[in-house]
Amino acid sequence: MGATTAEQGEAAEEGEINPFTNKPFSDKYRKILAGRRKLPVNKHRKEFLDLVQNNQVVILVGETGSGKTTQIPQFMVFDDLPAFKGKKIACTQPRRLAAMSVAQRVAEEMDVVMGQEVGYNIRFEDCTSERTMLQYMTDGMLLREAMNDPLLTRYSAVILDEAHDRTLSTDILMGLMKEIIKKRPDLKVVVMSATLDAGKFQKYFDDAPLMSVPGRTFPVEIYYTPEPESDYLEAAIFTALQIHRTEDAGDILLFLTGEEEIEDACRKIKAEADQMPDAGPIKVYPLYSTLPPQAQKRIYDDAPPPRTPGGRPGRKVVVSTNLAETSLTIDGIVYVIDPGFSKQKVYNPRIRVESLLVSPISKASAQQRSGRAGRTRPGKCFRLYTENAFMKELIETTYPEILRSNLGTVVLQLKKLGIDDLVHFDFMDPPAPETLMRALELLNYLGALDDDGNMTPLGSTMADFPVDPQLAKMLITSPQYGCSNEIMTIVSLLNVPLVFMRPPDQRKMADEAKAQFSHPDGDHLTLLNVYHAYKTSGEDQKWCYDNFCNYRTLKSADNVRTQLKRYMERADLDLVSLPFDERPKGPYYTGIRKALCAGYFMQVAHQERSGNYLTVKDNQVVRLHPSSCLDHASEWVIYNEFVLTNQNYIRTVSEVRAEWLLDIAPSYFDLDSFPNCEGKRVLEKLIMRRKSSSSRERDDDEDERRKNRKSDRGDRDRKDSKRRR
DNA sequence: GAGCACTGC
Repeated sequence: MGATTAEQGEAAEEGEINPFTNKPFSDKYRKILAGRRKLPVNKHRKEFLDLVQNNQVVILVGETGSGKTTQIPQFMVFDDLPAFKGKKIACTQPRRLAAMSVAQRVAEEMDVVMGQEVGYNIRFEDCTSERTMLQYMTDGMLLREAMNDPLLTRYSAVILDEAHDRTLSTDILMGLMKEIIKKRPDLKVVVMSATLDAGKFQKYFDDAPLMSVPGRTFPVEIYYTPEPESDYLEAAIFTALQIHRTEDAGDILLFLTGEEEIEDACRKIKAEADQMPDAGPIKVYPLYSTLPPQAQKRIYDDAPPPRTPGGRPGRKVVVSTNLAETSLTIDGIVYVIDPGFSKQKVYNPRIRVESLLVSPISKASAQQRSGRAGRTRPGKCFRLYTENAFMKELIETTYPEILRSNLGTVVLQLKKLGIDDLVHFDFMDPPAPETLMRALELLNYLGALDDDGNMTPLGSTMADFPVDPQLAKMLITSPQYGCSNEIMTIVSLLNVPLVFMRPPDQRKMADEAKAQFSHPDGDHLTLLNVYHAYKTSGEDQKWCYDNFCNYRTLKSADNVRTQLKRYMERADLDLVSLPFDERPKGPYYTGIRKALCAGYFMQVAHQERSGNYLTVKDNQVVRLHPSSCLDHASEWVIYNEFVLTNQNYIRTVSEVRAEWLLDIAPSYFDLDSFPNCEGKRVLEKLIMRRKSSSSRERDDDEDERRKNRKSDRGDRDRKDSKRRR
C-alpha cells in the first residue's frame, strides 16, 4: 500500500482531472461524489488508511448502509495509485449479482468505463482488462485463481466482503489468507463483516485491528408474541391480514421456508384479504429463486392505490424465502413478519447425505430480517415467537456452511492449494473429524488422493474442474470409455436445476412429454436424449415450451458444457463418441453407463428380493424416486442424489451391472469391507464364478441371462420400443 | 407416486 493521506485522496477526487484516465471529470461524477461524501464510512477514511498502512490485516465492521462495499476499495485504490506496481486490488462477494452491480456502481463513481480501471470477474464472464486496478469478483472465483497461483501474486490487496456470510469459499479464503500473508509481507488483507460477531474475525486474525462504521437505517420496532405459536404458517397469515386491516400504509414482507408453503400462503392471504370489507386492495407476490425472473421482478411493482381517494391504503405483500434476507432488497417494506424458520442444509456424515431441514433461524438472521423493515423509513417487525425464545433458544449466528456440508470438493481444493495437513489447517470453525474422514475416504476411492493422503496427478486434474469430485472423475475417465462428448453433456445437466417442468395443472401432459425422452436404462441417458432433442430443435424456445422442458435450464447447461469442454481440452483429454448404435444394450449406451460407474461407484443400490433397494455398504432402505424413468426390474443401480424427505428416495438413477462395479472399483467392492446383505452374497457368487471361468465368457452369459429375464415381462418390449429414440 | 432454502467455480 501507499503512504497517502485521506486529504490527498479527497483532493484527487475533487480535482479537475481523473487521475485514472487523465480525462476531465464529468458532471455526473460530481453529483455522485456529493452523495458519497455523506456515507458514514467517509468520515473514517483517515482512520482506515492509517490502519491499513500500518497493519497487514484489518477487520472492518460496517452495518447496512455504511457504504463500505463501494468506498473502502476506492480508498485503497487511491492510496495505491502513486506507487502503482501493476498489482490489482480484489474485492470478493459471495454472490455474482453483487459483484457485477457493485462494480458497475463503482465504475460510475470513479468516472471510468466498466471493465477498464474497474471491473468484475465471475464465472462465465471476465469483465476486466490489463488496465484493471480494482476488481470485484466472487469468492469462489478468487479461490479458483489461488489454486493456480497460490500466493495470489496478481494482487496487492484482497478485501473479503460479507465475511459474516461464512460461505464455504470465504471460509477457505480466510484460512488461506492466514497462510499467504506469512509469505507475502506486501499483501494487505481487509476482512469486512456486517455483524457484531467481528470479535471472532479479529481473534482469528491474531488480534488484527478492528474498525467499526455505523450503518444508516431507520429504527424498527420489534413485537414478540406473548405465547409460542403452535402453527407458524397460520399465525403468519393471520398477522399479515391483521396488519393490512389496521396498520398505516406500507408494504409487508413475510418470511417462509419454501415454494409450496409460499404459494399456499399467497393464495390464502389474497382470498381472505379480498373478503375484508373494511380494508384496502391487496397485491400478494411470491418470491423464491426458482421463480422465473419475470415473476420475480413483480415484487418491485407499486402497491395498489386505495379503492376510493382517502380510503384504506392499498398494500403489497411479498411472501419470500431467505432470498429477501440478504440477496434481494425491496424498498418500501415497512412491516416484516418473521415466523423464525428457514430451510437449512445439514450434512450427516454417517450416511453421507446432505439434506434440507426446516430449522429455527439464528439471532443474527432475525436481526437481518427485521432490518428489512427500516430501509426507507421507520418500520415494525412482528416476530412470531416469544422474546424469551429469542433470547434463550435462538443460536447467535447460523452455523457456517463448512459445518453443514459434504467436504469432498473442499478437501480436494485445499490439497490443490498445497495444504497437506488438513487436520492442523486453521479453520475458523473446524469441521467434524468424521466429515473430513468421509471426504478423504471418497477422494481416496476416486483415486484423487493416495493412501497417504497425498494428491495424485488425477486428483490435481480433478480439482481443476468446477464440479463435484465424482463428476470430475467421470469426465476425466470418459475418454477411456469412448464417450467424453456424452459424459460432458450428462455432467452439464447434472449441474443445473431440473430440466423437466411439471406444472401442477398439466402433470399428465408433462409426464407424457417426458416419456418421449425416456431411456430404458435410466435417467442419465434420458438427460442425454433431452439434450440431443433440444440441440436438434435448433435450441428452440418454443420446442422447449411444447415439450415441458425448461429453456433457461437447457441454455445454461449448454453454457456449462462449453466451459467443461474448455477444461477437457486444457487437460488434453480426447473428445470422443462411440459409434451410435440404436440398441439400448449396444456399446454406445453401455460405454456411457460404464463411465458413469467410474464416478458414482460409491452411490450404488441393490434391489433385494423383497423389492426394496438397499444402498451398498450403508444399507439404507431407499426407493426409486417416482420421477425416475427406470422401472423396478434393475438389480443394480447407481444414483446421483439421495433425497431425504418423508421417504428415502434415490433420484437420477441408472441401471448398471455388478461386473462393471467389480472391474471399475475393486478396492471399494472389496467384500471384506462389506456389511452382510443380499448384494454382498450376489457379488460373492459372481466373484466365485469369475474365478472358475474366464471373465469374458462369463460376461456374455450374463448378458444372455439378463436379456431373458427382461423379455419375460410382456409389456417390457413394447415399452422399450416406444421409449427408444 | 413426487419436499429444489440459498449461493458458487
